[in-house]
Parts: sequence; C-alpha cells; structure tokens
Amino acid sequence: MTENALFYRYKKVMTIRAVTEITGLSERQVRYYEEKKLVFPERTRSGIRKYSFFDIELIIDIAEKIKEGLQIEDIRIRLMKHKNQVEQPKTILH
Amino acid sequence: MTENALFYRYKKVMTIRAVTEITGLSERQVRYYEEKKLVFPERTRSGIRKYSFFDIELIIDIAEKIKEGLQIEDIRIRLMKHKNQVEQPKTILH
DNA sequence: CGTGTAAGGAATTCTGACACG
DNA sequence: CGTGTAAGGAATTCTGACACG
Repeated sequence: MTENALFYRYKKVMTIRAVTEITGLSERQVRYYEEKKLVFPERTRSGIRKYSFFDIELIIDIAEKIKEGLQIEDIRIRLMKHKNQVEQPKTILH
Repeated sequence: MTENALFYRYKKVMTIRAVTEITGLSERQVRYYEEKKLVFPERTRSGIRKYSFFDIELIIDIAEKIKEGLQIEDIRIRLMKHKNQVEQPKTILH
C-alpha cells in the first residue's frame, strides 16, 4: 500500500479551498504564490486549480519564509537552486 | 516524509469530480455507493462531498465486485465483516 | 510587496425524481 | 438493482482591478 505514497503525495487533486483549509492561508495568498512562480497547480479544462499534498507542504514552507521576512522573489530563487535536490516524482505515476 | 503517508491517504480532500476522473466511474455511481452505505465521504459545511485516496481505492474495489456480478448489499456486508482487518488510521492525524 | 475585497461571470455540486429493466 | 439524465438552486472558483503601504 505504501508503494502508492508517491502517487498520493504528488497527484494534484485538491481545490484551492482544501489548500486554504489545511494551510490556514487565504485564497489570495495561494494564488499570489502561483503568480510569482513558486507553485504550479494543474488546471481542469475549465480553469480550476488543482493542488497536491506536496504543493501544500511547499506552500506552508513559503508562508513560513515570508513570515520570517524573506521576499517572495528570493524564496523563488532558492527554490530554483534546490530544485534538483528536492524530491520529485521521477516518472508520471498512474 | 513517508511518515505522512497515512495522512495523505486518509485525508478527505477530493471532490466527486476528482474521484470520477481517477476511477472512470460516473458521479451517479459514486453517490449511489454512498447511498448504500459503502463509502462515507465527509462534507463541507455547504454539503459538498470530500473523498480520500483510500475512499478511491475502496470505490475501485466496489466497482470491480459489481462488474463481477456481486450485489451491492453483499459487498457492503463483506466490507462490514472485514472492517476490523482493513487498515484504518488509528488516530486522527493532524 | 503582499494581501484584502467587491464584482460579475462561468463552472460545479447537490437533491429528488422519472426512466429502464 | 444499478445507473442515466434533465431541472433548478446553491456554493465555488476565476479574473482583473482598486486599495493600502
């Protein structure tokens, strides 16, 4: 069963509402991080954002950094640098 | 990171739409399994159903059993019997 | 810069019902 | 029995904009 952990974690299935409920952030904040290229939700054909649990973890990290006083652009650059080290699904699961 | 696998798997975050996209079933089918007490999605305050990945696995199993010719009521009884053996989160996570 | 909010439209979800078999 | 569908209402999400600082 645990062999699907990656699938669960990376599959983009949540609406922005679920994200705000889990993270405590506002929709505005979550959308803004996307606008600034920090998070990349998928979209349904009609344009509705879909997030994964991994996206949520990332968003929580981002929000913490902002609280610490970092600027979004700097956070974005950091994320880019660490991109290769960050755990990512190697292949499309499912 | 894998310590959250349970959380990912059991957290009810998906709309019925996500369920139909992943399972290939219709909304009608998914709602019917709930009506027959086989699946128990949570609801948002406004009444929108929320499913977990575990619910999806269950729904897929149910659909297979139905295809094999089993009746929903029998599937439900089986599920009840195995309930204690079925892996379930022992405590509320998060 | 990061976030709040009001505005209007588009897409989603819900329920109860009728249909078929 | 299990599923499809049309119907109308309620709730959700989206974008672009104005505001503050």
